[in-house]
Amino acid sequence: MSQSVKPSLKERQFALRESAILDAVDSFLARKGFDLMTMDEIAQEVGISKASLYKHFDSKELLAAATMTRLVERTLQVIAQQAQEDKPLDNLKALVAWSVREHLAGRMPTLPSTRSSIHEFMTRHDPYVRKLEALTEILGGWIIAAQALGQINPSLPGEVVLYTIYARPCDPVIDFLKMGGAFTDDEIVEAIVTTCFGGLQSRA
Amino acid sequence: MSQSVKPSLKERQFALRESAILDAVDSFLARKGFDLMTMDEIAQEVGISKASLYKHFDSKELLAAATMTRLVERTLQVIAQQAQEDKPLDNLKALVAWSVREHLAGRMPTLPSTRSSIHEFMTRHDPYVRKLEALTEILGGWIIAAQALGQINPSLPGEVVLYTIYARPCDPVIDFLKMGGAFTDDEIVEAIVTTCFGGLQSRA
DNA sequence: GTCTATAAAATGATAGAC
DNA sequence: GTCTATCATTTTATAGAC
Repeated sequence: MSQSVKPSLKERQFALRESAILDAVDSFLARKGFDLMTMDEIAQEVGISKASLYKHFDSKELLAAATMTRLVERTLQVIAQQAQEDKPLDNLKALVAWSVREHLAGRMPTLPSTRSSIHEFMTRHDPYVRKLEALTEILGGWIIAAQALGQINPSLPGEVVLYTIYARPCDPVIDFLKMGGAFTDDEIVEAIVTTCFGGLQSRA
Repeated sequence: MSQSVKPSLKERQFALRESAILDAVDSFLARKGFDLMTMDEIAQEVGISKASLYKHFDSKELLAAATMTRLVERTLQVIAQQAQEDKPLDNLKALVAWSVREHLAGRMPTLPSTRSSIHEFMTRHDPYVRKLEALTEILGGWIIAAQALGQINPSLPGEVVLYTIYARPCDPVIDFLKMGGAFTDDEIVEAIVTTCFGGLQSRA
């Protein structure tokens, strides 16, 4: 840490380019997913050659892993900003709302579904796994607290609540509602949050 | 119709092989999705050559379309069997439960997400679109009836309810819960139905 | 580190014999 | 209609010059 007091111009250029690459991958992963995204189109989008891209990331898998790791970091930052003491349910709702908005803005790279060829790779990628564990610990605490307060259904297993929240940003319902064109982004966010936490049935 | 009174042995063999192909595609689409599924592995699984496979289906897209069309037909048959008069909410819940069980059994080919390269093709494939419209009409009727009875939240737009139900069989939560190994199939079905219709929050 | 050019592998689709 | 052999294309990844 202490040795990088003043990054050189070259280092800053390198970091800037790397950030631009990850931004592009965010967008491609959101639009096409890992398997349909190609290294050619990433290089083209960033405006560099494919060989240069491979100087930054040794493989397509590592590139996706870096992007997903940065997403978890971003999520941890957002959580640190907007979390409120003793309001676990509100915190969980705010997180879902934020992630749906990120999805609608095209910045939400697909969380690895179990079917994707990248999934197994991610489970072995230590930086990602560790950060995801940190996030899971925070959410787990909120879930337990919300259940203790009677806000979240206490009869639901914690994993069910956790996975249901993790799955929201890649919910195909978001895209279907967006495609139809009949709803604003705010209405879509509200629809997802309402159905996620309140369900389809009328509240008694 | 009336001319195929007695199908020949050859015709029955052909139909049987076609059914075996579609069964294999069901499984591959469920496990890997359209883009990762290859014509080679389908032919190998069925035990025929790839050229023979192309005699049955002219392209990978048409093969997937036939599989998805058969799924909608199967769904319509299940609905005809298990639907109860004047119980729209129960009918919707039973449909979700059935589709989750099909997913767990490996027989639920992925519904085309908007990101998949097959999605646009499906929207232009008439047999599929027509059958899906028939299914949508039935579900739409149940949703309206359930809202009129105060069972489904009347403030939710019909599309939101419909898409939320359509998205359930490809919910990644199913796979995550299955992978963890801590839940039986019945418990997973119950978890999805409960969170879908009841939401995460406690009922007042 | 960046580029052009190319290797190496996977895969959708077809030719042509039987 | 089924097979073997092959084509054509795409795409990940790298070699080698500068």
